Amino acid sequence: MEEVATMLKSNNFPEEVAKFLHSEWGISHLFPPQKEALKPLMEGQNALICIPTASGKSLLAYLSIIKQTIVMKPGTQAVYIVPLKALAREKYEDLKALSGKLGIRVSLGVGDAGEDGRGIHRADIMVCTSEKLDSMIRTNNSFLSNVSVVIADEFHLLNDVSRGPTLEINMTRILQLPNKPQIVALSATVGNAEALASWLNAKLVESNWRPIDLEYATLAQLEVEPRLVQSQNNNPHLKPPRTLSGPKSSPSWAVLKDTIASNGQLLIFVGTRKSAQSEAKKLSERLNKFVIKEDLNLLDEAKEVGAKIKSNATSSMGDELGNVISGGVAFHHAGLTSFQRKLIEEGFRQRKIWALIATPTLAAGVNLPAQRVLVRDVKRWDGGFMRPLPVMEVRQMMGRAGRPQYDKTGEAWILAKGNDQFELADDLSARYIHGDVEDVVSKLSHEPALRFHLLSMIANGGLETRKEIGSFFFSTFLGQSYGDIALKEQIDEMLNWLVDQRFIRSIGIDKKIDNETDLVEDWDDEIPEWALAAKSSVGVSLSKPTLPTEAKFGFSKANAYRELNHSNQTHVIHQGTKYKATDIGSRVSTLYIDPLSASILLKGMRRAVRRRVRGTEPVTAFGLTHLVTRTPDFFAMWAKSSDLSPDSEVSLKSSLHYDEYLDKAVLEENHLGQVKSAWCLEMWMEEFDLRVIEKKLGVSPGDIYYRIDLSTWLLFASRELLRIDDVFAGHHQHTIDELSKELDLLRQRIRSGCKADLLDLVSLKGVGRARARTLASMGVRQPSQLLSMSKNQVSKLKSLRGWGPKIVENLIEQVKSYKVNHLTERPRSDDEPLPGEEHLS
DNA sequence: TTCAAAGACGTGTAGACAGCATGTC
DNA sequence: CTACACGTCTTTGAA
Repeated sequence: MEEVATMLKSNNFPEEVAKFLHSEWGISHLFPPQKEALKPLMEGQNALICIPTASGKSLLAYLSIIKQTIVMKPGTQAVYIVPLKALAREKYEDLKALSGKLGIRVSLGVGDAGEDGRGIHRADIMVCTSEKLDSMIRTNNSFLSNVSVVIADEFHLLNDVSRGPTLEINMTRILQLPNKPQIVALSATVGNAEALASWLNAKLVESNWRPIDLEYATLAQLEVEPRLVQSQNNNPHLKPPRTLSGPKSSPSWAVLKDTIASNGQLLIFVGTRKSAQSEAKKLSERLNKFVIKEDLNLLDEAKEVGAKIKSNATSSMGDELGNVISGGVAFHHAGLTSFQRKLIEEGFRQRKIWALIATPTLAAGVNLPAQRVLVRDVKRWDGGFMRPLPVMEVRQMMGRAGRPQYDKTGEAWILAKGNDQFELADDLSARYIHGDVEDVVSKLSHEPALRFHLLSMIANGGLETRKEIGSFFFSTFLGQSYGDIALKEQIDEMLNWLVDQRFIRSIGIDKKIDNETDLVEDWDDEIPEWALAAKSSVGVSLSKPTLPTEAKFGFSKANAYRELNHSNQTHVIHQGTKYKATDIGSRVSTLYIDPLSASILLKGMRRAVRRRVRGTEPVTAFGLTHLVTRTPDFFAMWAKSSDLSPDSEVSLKSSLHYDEYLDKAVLEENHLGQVKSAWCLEMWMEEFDLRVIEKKLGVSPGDIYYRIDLSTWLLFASRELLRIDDVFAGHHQHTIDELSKELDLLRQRIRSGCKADLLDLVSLKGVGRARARTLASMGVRQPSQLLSMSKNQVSKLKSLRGWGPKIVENLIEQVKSYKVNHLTERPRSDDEPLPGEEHLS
């Protein structure tokens, strides 16, 4: 019997598991680090596992889940936490396949999940993003009561400024569960693994072992100098340096040519989107010429993919992508649509594309290995300065080299640029190849994180007194690293802010608690060093030290906001002070928005109501859209320096809507970025062509879709806040109802990208704004009118570009069955209120 | 004629979680 | 307090 089967049998696993692993995934033996980790895992111990990508972390997680939920404690549940929706889907599919014969259910918990997310808490295994888990706990705080094992994937992301704190709060909650589920944290190599492990009360398993060798080298003046080999055999030796042939002005072309010569694929990491696109273009042209000159047929399949993308393109970026792919090279960044991204990743995996030029997106999430990786840029513009990338991030990029199925060795090269290339190469090697990885540092003390989670813990987390709040935050990784005293001031300040905003209120003092804690309070008045370290985050953050905008956003911006409100009275806080969330506060917490966003939206909604009641100033779609772009949850577009001049289009647009703003940024720069974002959404729902928006604003389709997503979410929140707000007298209710309907309409229009008259049509499956507009131009305004089209019209429709007989017939069928299903549901006359009857929303 | 190389100038800078109820080109 | 790459335009020199 093979190794895995024996091992599983001795652990009382059902036989199907070993069979499945062998036949479906081809797994019959374990890698050394897997063996090492397996013992504590099977014993049910907590573990922090830091091993390289592709050395089988996921399998360890899957086996722990089966051991706990089937072998040890049948009927209990497992939670698998991941940072990205794409990863969640990947793990979900894996687990579904694996558990198929075991009779257990897997569910997917991500923000936009369909049916699979519906009954998530009834499933045996729940795969979810950190945020979705947090959100689900907020709406149901017994959510984890039956959980026996928790997997935390990409655990080093605890270090991330915007996403890390949520993971940290999740883990803190899990550590405090009475049922003490097993915790399995999977992480890349980090500097302070011991500290993290001890916080998790976990056994630490660390290893550098890789399933295939990885050869690290630097590239200077076209000379490849091997620096380190990570090998599974014990005597790794460095190859002698060699020099690539090719122009010195284009080292990436030299590398690509060399890679193709050895029949491999190349992954290049660059610092900006623009770089990715232009490098892809250059390489594509060169490769094309090379192929023609040498009379090779390397690009036949690439041309097919390119044609597919081009024929599908509704944007100029799509055109460009199609062009470069036809030359066997693609670029990859967040401006792509999900369709394009998928096609590229597929094309690269199937070896149709020879090189992929990517921004750091790719290093963190997608599992897309290549035979060779070239890190071209090791610096990045961040917070106003060019900074060297963290070691952890560059290691992640380099770790993408080598594909287990195809390559014997993976190669990861770092490019040295500039004058003293050989000297720089030595430095790069020392820092990124031989140097230590940074520590993971908690970012929970950052103001937005504290604000967000403090409200949540009071509203839905069961914390009441100041003392309970303090001890909860003391048990976080932040508190465990630095002690609770240092956090005291920040927590108190934030509690006062939340009280001022009426998200929470103080409901008296628990004298018993207050008396037992007295003098401990005044220990430390100076700002401790750790607080500065945690705040600055320079060089230690994995994916984002701090955003250019957000760099100052933390404390200073919220303070500025408070000053604007002139409401900075300080309430005296005792250890026994008790807090309770207001109705609005609870809703803010379950809406999952930043309390500061909620504050901005509430203020804006109140202004809108006053404007409507008085009838003096306008409340417009643009004004409402602009309001949501004002919130910190909306990632506003950035105004270019050319936009800042008073006669730029954006500036003109801004003054055109001067009297419509329900709230305005203090900084003109920020304001123009928000106007730009609102304008983008306006053009989208006015049915402007994607190409037009792209050109006018200088943005990519992916950026536009992301803003659409954000704004629909925040418009929904706006409506909810408007309806729950209680400052207005009852007789203004009809104004509120009217406004909330407008918000709904606006949200639907932005979601579908169309004017109001198409909203009925776009509700049909297979009909978006483009097809709906075609129908409308043929006189079809309602889905039902499809049935009364003349034969002539129907055949004309079938022949139109973007249509076809299949689509038309499907639509007609859809409307028919829709009619059957809805005929019985006539509006009830007995639901119409009598005159004077109290109006219920 | 084509291409590499280099210098000068103006310009711009990565990514992607969350509500709710169902399906874009 | 701190950079760098791109696009564009230009010149020079070699193949």
